[in-house]
Amino acid sequence: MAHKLVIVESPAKARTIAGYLGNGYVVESSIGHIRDLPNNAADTPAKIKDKPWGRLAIDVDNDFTPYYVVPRDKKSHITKLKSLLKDADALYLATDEDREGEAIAWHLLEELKPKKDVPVHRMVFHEITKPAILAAVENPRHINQDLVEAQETRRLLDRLYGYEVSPVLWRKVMSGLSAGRVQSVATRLVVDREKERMAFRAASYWDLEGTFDAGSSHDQRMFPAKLHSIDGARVARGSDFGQDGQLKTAGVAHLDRRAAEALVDGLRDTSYVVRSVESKPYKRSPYAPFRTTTLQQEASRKLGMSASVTMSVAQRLYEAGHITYMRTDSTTLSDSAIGAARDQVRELYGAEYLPDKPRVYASKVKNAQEAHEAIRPAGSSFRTPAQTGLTGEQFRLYELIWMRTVASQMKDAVGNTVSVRIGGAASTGEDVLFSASGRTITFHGFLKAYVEGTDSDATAKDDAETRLPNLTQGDGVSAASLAAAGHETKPPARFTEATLIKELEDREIGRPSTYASIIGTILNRGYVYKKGTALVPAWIAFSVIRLLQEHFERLVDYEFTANMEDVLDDIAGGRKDKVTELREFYFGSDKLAGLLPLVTGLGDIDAKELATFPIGDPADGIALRVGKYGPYLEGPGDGTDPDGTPATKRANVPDDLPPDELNSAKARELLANPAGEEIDLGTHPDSGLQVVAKNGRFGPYVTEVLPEDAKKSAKPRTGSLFKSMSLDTVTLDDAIKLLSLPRVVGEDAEGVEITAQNGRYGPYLKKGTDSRSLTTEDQLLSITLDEALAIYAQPKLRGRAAAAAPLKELGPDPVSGQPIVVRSGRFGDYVTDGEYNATLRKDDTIEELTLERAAELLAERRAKGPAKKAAKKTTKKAAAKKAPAKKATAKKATAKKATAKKAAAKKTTTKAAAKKA
DNA sequence: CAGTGAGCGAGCTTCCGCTTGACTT
Repeated sequence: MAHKLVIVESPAKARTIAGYLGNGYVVESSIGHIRDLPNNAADTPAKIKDKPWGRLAIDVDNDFTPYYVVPRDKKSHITKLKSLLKDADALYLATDEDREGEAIAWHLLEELKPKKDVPVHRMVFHEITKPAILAAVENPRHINQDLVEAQETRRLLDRLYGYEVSPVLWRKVMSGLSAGRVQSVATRLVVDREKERMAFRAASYWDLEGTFDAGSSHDQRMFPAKLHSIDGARVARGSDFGQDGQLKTAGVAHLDRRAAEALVDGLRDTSYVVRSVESKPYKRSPYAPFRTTTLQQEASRKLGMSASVTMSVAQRLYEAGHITYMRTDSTTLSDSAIGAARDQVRELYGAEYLPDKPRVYASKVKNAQEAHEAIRPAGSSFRTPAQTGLTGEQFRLYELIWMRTVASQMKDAVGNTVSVRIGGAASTGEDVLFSASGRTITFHGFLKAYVEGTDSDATAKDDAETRLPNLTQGDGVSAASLAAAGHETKPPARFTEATLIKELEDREIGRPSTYASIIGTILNRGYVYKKGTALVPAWIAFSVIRLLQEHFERLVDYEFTANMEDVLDDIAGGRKDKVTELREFYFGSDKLAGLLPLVTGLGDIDAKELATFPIGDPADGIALRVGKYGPYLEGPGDGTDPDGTPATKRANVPDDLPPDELNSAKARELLANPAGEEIDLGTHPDSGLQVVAKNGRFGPYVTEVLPEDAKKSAKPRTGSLFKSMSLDTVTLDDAIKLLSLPRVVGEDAEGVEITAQNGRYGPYLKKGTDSRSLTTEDQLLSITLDEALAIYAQPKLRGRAAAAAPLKELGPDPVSGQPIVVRSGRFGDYVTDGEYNATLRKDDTIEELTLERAAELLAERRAKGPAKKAAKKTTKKAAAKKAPAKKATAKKATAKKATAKKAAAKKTTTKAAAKKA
């Protein structure tokens, strides 16, 4: 029998809805997007690969036509949907009602291609309840093509931004880096905050804190109060100072320690009178039910969960049917959810905690798309945490969601805040005023169920109470104790995962499904790292953000996404056109500089300048440089180098030193004691010099330590460790051997000296300008003259081809007829027929490589022409220009790995050291 | 950031937003 096929986005949702719709309906899911622009070269079909726009998969010269593919892992799923559609007499596209959901519906239609006689309906709903689903199926609409266009504009703009700007970073900063509409602004927020911290100057200020006694007629006698004003001038507090440490408020009294202590002395015998008592009603309304960001924030504050842990725990709760969908920007509850929450309020807290009317929460999020409900316990009656049988993290997160949802339907908390002013006269003549404040809560309302956490210790929780004695104007009080208290203003706090996510949401950047992964991206790229819960920017992020701000200012503007959203809204409303907008963004217009001209006109970026950040007074000449091997300091050294230029000193910067702690003094300290971990191996028996082992640019090596006075005129002997050695185990004997290199092996018949030495490409023999590689490093120490002469007697071998045997032989190439073999090369394994070589792709393995596949690779390669000669002729200039850059990036890539390893090693050692301590 | 001599096959990195498993440790 024929059925109606309903396609939603999530499998868990499909299961629930299937239950509501019953027989006659088959409910399946798309599992998110089913088509996308190809992710990388491996996923890019051959037919567009060679197009100039192949890397983008967007034909920018032809109305920005996108080239979509079904990702490999979705192909079998599409086949399944197609076969379900074959037996269906109607298709309901029930993806989320937002921009992305509309696009998924359209892609499904494009890919499934239902037959003409199968009606296609677009079905939408905002809550997964039986009445809502039944109503939705009865009231379908059509796909909104303008909304689809808006999504496509968003998708293409993000691709153009990311895939055009990232390569600029590869060339100018470091290979493998990335830029994007969301991640670059997220990084900028962290970098800008650190800059604020670096520019921050603390201010110190003093006041008086005392405990006052209301007298024995009160049941509560003691209460704390702070100095408020002197002779009518308010005493300065933290908020009166600017980031530069200067007082920014006029007319306030700024006390220093001496003045504060003098005032304490002057008040020794003072008696006080209550000058005023001001009482105001206190009222606090419950917080809205959770959406993704608020859940992530509270799970972080109360449960210490990272954003990604929160999401994966929530995912499991959702799949098991405990909560509603966790990726939402809506705070709306369905009617049945409101009913369930109110039932629980009545049961657990009593009717007096229940407001007469249900509370309704309007969305606070500006670009909210409201495709789902708020995050709440699932069902039309809530289970208490104990009733769920959950344990561990799932229990705690469910409990949080449950409490928040129930509390959202409770009454306001009410009470009083009281502000008391107490006056007195000092023996030194000043009239002083102290202030005390209290808060009493007479009805806790929702606070009984749920109190929101705070991000800083400075903010009091909503349910915090401070009681004061029941004072009235004219009452006399005395000071039980009084002391001067010093304070310092603090720099703005670093972002945490949760506060950065909140900041991004406030600026309309990112979506519920991506907040957690944004953090992951900027961590993975090495732009930021975590120190406790704080996000600290790495120096490379400063370089990247500087480049983007100087050359792509508009793209890292905090308003960029919000402006884009406005344009997308206009496209969705049919008021603006996709191609016109993309053209302006990419090619530019009279008003706007386009992305393409910005990217192509970048020859003048000075990479060195970009990576240099002066530390302290620029006159000191100390700067932090972001090098290929990580950040380092450069400063003036002593005197001049042998070649007459002023000497410079360099020093590594510890990986875990936050930028705002690298001030002038710290920089000098590091430069004075360059932090290289040196291992003392002892004294060289011949030279009498100390021999140390350290890690250098080219890996571990040993060197002699020259006395200070010899440093300018001589360079110490050095030698790289053999691969068989390590810094941990290297001995003085090893070092002596290494330092003896290069070794003179002997002379040939003509009297030309042959030496054995270690070099960039490994161990080798050198005779004049004629060099020959050696196979092992040990030969450097052991090779005899006869053996060396035998090597020189052989003709020089070029390349590796002669040395290594093929890894696999596959038979003759169908085109050239030459045998195809697999070889291992500098860039990895490759197949060759003797004339053409083609590197194996990511997914190819030697074991599984067939002759057909090898022939295919060679055919692809051959299609590009005889690269060697032709390329050299036609693009000689370009090649010459490119070559050093390529070399540099290759070096960078390996260096990156090396530093990463180094950093990891360092971290473990510091950890171990800390443990020991 | 220690200091070195050749000649050889390139190809890939990257975006943001929707969704889950399938992997390994």
